[in-house]
Amino acid sequence: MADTELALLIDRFMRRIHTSLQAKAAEFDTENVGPAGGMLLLTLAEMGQPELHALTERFARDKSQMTRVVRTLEAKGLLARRPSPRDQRASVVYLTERGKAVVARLEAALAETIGELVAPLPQADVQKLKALMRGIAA
Amino acid sequence: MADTELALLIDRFMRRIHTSLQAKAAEFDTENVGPAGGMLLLTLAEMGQPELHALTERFARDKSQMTRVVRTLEAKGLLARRPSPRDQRASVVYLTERGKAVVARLEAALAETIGELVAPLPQADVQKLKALMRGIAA
DNA sequence: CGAATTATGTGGACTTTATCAACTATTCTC
DNA sequence: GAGAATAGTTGATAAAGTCCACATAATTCG
Repeated sequence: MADTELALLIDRFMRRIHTSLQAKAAEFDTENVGPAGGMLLLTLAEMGQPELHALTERFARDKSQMTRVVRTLEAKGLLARRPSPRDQRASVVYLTERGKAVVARLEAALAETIGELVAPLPQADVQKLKALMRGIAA
Repeated sequence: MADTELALLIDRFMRRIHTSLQAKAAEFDTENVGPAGGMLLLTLAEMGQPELHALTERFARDKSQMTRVVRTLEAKGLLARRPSPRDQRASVVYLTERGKAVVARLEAALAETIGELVAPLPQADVQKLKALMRGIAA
C-alpha cells in the first residue's frame, strides 16, 4: 500500500507549472488557449491524428468537456477535424499549420518553466524521472 | 532546455488519480470535502500547525481561494484556527479530531488508488520517483 | 520616530474546468 | 436482426481558479 505523499508532490509541481506559466501567459499565449487548451494541443501534437475518443482517453478528461475544448480550438483555427474513414461516428482530429505554430510557442514556454522548476535536479535525474512517469503511463 | 513531456505525463497521472477517486468517493468522502478539500487536508496533515499563508504557499493556490476552502472545511468541523501568537494578522490552522479521522480515510483511499496506478512499476522505482519529486519540491 | 512599503487575510465578481445525465447515430456481438 | 456498447453532442449545474480592491498589522528605512 503505497503512501500518499506522491500525490501531494505531483499536485504541487503541477500547480507551480501552472502559476509560472500564467504569469507569463501574455507573452506566449497569443491565441488565448488557456491552460486546458494548451495541454490539449500539446497532447494532440504528441499523438498526430488520433480519433477524438483516443485523444479524450489520453487526456483523461470527460468526453463532454473534450467536445467543448476541441470546439473552441477549432473555432480559433488551431485544429481541425474530418470524419474517420473507419467509423462514421468518429472524427479524426489534427493540428492546423497555425495550431502547429502555437504548439511551438507553448512548448518553448513550458520547457522554460519546467527547466526552472527542475533546476535543483541533475539532468540525469530528470531523464530518470520522465522514464519512471512513462512507466506509469503505460 | 528540458522538454515538455514531463508536464503531460504528470497531468495525466494526476487526472487518473482524480477520476479513480471520484468513482469511489461515496465510499470514503463521507464529509463531502471533494478533491480540493481533500488535498488541502492532506497537506495540512503533513504540515502540522502552519500559519495560513504557509499552507497557502505549500498548496500553491491563490490566497483568496484558500480563504474559501479553509472556511468550508472549518464549517464542517474538520479544521480550526486560532490567532497566531507571533503575528496578529495571521492565523494558525490545524486539524480537529474529526479532521484527523477524515484524513485517515482519505489517505487509505488515495494510497489504494496510487497503488493501482503505480502497479506497473517495481516498488523500488516508486521510492525513487518520490525521492526525485521531493528533490524538485525543495 | 514616522511615512512608505510590504505581508496577511477577506470579499466580490468573474472565468475556466469539470461533472452528470440524457440523447442520436453508428457499430459490434452473437 | 435484436440488444448492447461506443462516439460524440448538448444542457444544466457545480467546483475550482483568477483578479482586483480592501482592511489591518508588521516591517523598512529615511
